Amino acid sequence: MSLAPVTGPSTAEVVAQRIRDAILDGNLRPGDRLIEADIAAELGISRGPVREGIRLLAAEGLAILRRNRGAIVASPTFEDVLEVYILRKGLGSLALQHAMSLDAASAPEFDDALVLLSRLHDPQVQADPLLMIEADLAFQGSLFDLSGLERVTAVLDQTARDIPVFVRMLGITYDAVDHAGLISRHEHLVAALRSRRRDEVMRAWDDHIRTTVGEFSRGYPDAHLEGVFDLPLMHHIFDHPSHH
Amino acid sequence: MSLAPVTGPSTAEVVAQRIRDAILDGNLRPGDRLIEADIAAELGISRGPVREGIRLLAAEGLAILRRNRGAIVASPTFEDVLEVYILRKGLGSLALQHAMSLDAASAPEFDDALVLLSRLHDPQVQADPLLMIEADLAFQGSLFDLSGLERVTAVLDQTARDIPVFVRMLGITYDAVDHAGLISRHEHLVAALRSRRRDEVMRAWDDHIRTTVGEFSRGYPDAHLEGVFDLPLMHHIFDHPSHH
DNA sequence: CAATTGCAGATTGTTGACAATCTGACGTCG
DNA sequence: CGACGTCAGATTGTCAACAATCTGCAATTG
Repeated sequence: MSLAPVTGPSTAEVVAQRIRDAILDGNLRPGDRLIEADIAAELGISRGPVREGIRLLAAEGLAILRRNRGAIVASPTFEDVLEVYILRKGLGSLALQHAMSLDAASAPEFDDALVLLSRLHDPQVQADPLLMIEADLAFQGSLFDLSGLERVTAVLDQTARDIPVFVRMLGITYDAVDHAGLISRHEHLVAALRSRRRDEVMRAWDDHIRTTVGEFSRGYPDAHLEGVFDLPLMHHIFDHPSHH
Repeated sequence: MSLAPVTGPSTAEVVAQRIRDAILDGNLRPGDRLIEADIAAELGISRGPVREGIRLLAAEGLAILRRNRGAIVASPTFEDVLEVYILRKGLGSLALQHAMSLDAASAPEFDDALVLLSRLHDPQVQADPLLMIEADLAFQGSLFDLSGLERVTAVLDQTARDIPVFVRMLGITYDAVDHAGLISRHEHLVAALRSRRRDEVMRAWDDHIRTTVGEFSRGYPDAHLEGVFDLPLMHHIFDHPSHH
C-alpha cells in the first residue's frame, strides 16, 4: 500500500486560480486593478491570503506589483508570447534530451503521458480551444517530468500556466486549429522518444513549437515574427562525445 | 536634472537577504527550521513580512515550505548545483544569441558589462572566493540583460542568487581557482560578442560553464559528473537561415 | 492663470490576537 | 507488547484594526 500524500491547494492558491479564471472569463482585463480589500470581500476571506495569492500571480508575470500602489493585471504583448515560446523551446529541448538519456520511454511514468495524449482525441476537448491548449500543455508537461530536472520543469510549468491566459488576454483566436496535425506531430514525438532517436525528437519538438507559434500568429492581427524562430537560438555546443 | 527613482528593498526582501546571509555565515544550516515567530522577534518586526520573506526564499528553492508544518532551509545536493548549471548553460546560450542578433556590443549597456568585468581584477575581490563568484555572476548577468528577454534573465538571476548559497551549504572549496584563466575566458567571450561571431560566443560560453563546473567538482569530495555535461544537451535544432 | 502646496480619501504595509493544524508523548486497551 | 485514542504544546493560517504611503484635487500663491 503506497498512497500519495494529501495536499489540497492552499487558500492563496485558490485565490490565484480564481483571479486566473476571472481573466479567462473576461471579468478581469489587462490593466485592471487588483485591490486586496475588494477581492477579500468578494471571496469572503481576509486580506492576508488574497495578498499571498496576488504575489503568486506576480511571480508568474500575470500581475504587476507596484510598491504601495497596488497590483494590476499584466498587459502582455505578442512579444511576451514569443518569449514564452522561446523559453519553452530551449528548456523543452533540454528536458527531452535528458529524458532520453534516462531511457524515459521505458519508465512507468511514460504511460501517464500516453494517457494525457489520448485526451486530445476527446471531441469534448477539441470543441473548446482553451481546453485543447490546456490538454496539449499537460501532455507536454508529463514528457518534461520524465527528465527529473525539477527546476527546468518548474519553469516550464509556469509558462504552461501563462499561455492560456495570454492567449485569452490578447484575443488570439485558435479555433481553426489543425487537431489532427497536432496529434500526429505529438505521436511522432512519442515514437521518436521510444526509439531514442535524438535528432528525430529535436526535430519533432522544433516542428511543434514552430507550428504552434505560426498558428497563434495567424490568429493574432498584429503579429509579426521577424524571423525570431528562424535564428539558430539553440546551438550545437555540447557535442563532445561522452567518455564512457 | 534626471534622478533615478528611489525604490529601496521591501521589508520582505530584507528578511530574505538576512536569512541568505545567515546561511552564508553558517548560522543557518540545511534542514534548520525557519520559525516565523522566532525570526520576527529576532528582527524586531511582526510575522507578516517574515512570512513573505520566507516565501521569496522558497520560490528560489532556498527554503522548503511544508504546509502547516513550517519552512526549513533546503538541503541542496551536488546534483542541484549541476542542474542549476544545466539551466544556466541553456538559458545563457539563448540570451547571448539573442543579444548578438540585437548587436548588443554596440549598445551603451555593453559598457556596464565591461565595468563589472573589470571588477574581477580587484585584488580585494580576488581574495574572497565568494566575492569572486558574485562579481563573476554579476558580469554574466549584465551580458544576459542585453538580450532584452526578461523572463529568461529572471530565471538566470535566480540561479545566480542560488549559486553562492549552494556553494557555501555544500562546503565546496573554491580557493585555488584560476583567476587569470577566468578573466581571460570572459575577455574572449566579450571579444567574440564584439565581432558577432556566433560560434565563437557559444564555444566561449560552453567553455566557461565546463570549467566552472569542473572547478566545483574538484572542490567537492563526492562530486561525480557522470558525463552530464558531455551530452549534447543543447542541439542544433534551429539552423534554418532567416528569410531576411 | 500656471505652478506649487497642502490636504483627504483610498490603498497597501504592518501588527498583535485568535483559530486551525500538526507533532510527539502519554496512557489505554486488546 | 503493539496499536489506537487523547491531549498538550508548538507553529502556522487567518483575521481585523492600525500605521504608512500614495494619488488626485482643490486651495493658495506669485
